[in-house]
Amino acid sequence: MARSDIPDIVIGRLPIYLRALVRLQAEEREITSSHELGERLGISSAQIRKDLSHFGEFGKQGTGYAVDTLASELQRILNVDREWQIALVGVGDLGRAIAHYGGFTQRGFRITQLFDGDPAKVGKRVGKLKIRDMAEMADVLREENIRVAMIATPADHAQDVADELVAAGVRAILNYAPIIISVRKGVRVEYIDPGIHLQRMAYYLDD
Amino acid sequence: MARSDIPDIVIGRLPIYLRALVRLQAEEREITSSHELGERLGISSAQIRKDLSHFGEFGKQGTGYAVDTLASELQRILNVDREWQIALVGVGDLGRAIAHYGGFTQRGFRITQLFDGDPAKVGKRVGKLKIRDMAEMADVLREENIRVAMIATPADHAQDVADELVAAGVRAILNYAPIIISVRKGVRVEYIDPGIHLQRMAYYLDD
DNA sequence: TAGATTGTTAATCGATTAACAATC
DNA sequence: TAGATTGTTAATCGATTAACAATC
Repeated sequence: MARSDIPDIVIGRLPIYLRALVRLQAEEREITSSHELGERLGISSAQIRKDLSHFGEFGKQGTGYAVDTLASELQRILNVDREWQIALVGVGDLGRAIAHYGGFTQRGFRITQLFDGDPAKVGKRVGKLKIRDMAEMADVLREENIRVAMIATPADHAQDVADELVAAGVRAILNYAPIIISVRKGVRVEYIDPGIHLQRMAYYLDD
Repeated sequence: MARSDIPDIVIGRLPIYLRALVRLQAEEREITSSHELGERLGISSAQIRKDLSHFGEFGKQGTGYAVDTLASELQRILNVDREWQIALVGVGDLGRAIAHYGGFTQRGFRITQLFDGDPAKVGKRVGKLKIRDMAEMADVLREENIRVAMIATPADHAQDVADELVAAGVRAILNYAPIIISVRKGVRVEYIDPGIHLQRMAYYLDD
């Protein structure tokens, strides 16, 4: 099935499956089944089999799936069987915490560039990385061929930053600023806004 | 329409609408329309009208919606026309950044308790809050009647922490640990895992 | 072999959208 | 009034699930 024919919602579940498989690897499990995965994830086994069937046949009747094999296949499908460089824009409290987070590398990503517009921060280090000036950003992104970025600036700068990133060749943006940004077709944006999640849950609280 | 009849997916969009309305307020706009909101959010105007119709009639034909009124109504519907106390468990880099983040109060929440299992951290301050020992957690949560918590511990502690939280009366958990946790019916869990978002986008990258 | 589980089809279920009368 | 936009219905669209033959 052609890449473009596969629904976004299916793609969206693949990393969830992959995360569960990596967990199973950590538990030294060699075989699993759509039933077990579904149980752990709160998803029906039929859905898992259907989702995977978009990409090929990875299981064995009567047995299930080899954990290592399926994990590798999903990494390949998701393009995370390599390491993508990430530029992080906005190095406040949140940006610093993201920069310190070590969990990205095992998932196919590494933050290699930090940018901030505040002259007071430029030149400072966070871990092994030096914070660079926004003015250098476009050139650096192009030189390093960076395709992925994170925005952790205040909301009112996010759109401008996004425009610069896209102009410099970035194709995927993870936006921590609490605002929808618009980008041209072909550029993906995903959002992280804890306030949205809290408000969703508050609806169901009553006292 | 009864609360329980309204699809989760509709509830999930209300905070997005609210965020856009608050933004419009900041721009000092008094009136908006389902078309304008849809335009900004990348959602059809019909969907916005349909979603709102689950809760009442908030607009005026030929005119649209009063921004302030609709924002207030959504805050009321979502139960965020008050301030929920939040307990944050796990005060590493990420936990500290979350604790410093000032954006929760304007959205109906305030972090009022910090817990960590590491004796070296207990007693230290983050802003105005003192980190307390996990051993005190259950008592404190019950005394303060806390219903909302965030987990920012490593993945392998998240399930145990969640169990303790739920036993102490917590009904909504925002989990930053990259693992699905299971809780009894009636308790809501939402997840924040940047790795999942990055991997979703990587699928569409090609070089 | 008997039991288990896949991959896939067809049916069901639910969400989105188009269209329009009502009306400001 | 004329133009615009809501709230709602019915149609469309798409996603999920149940069921089962194939087969390990």
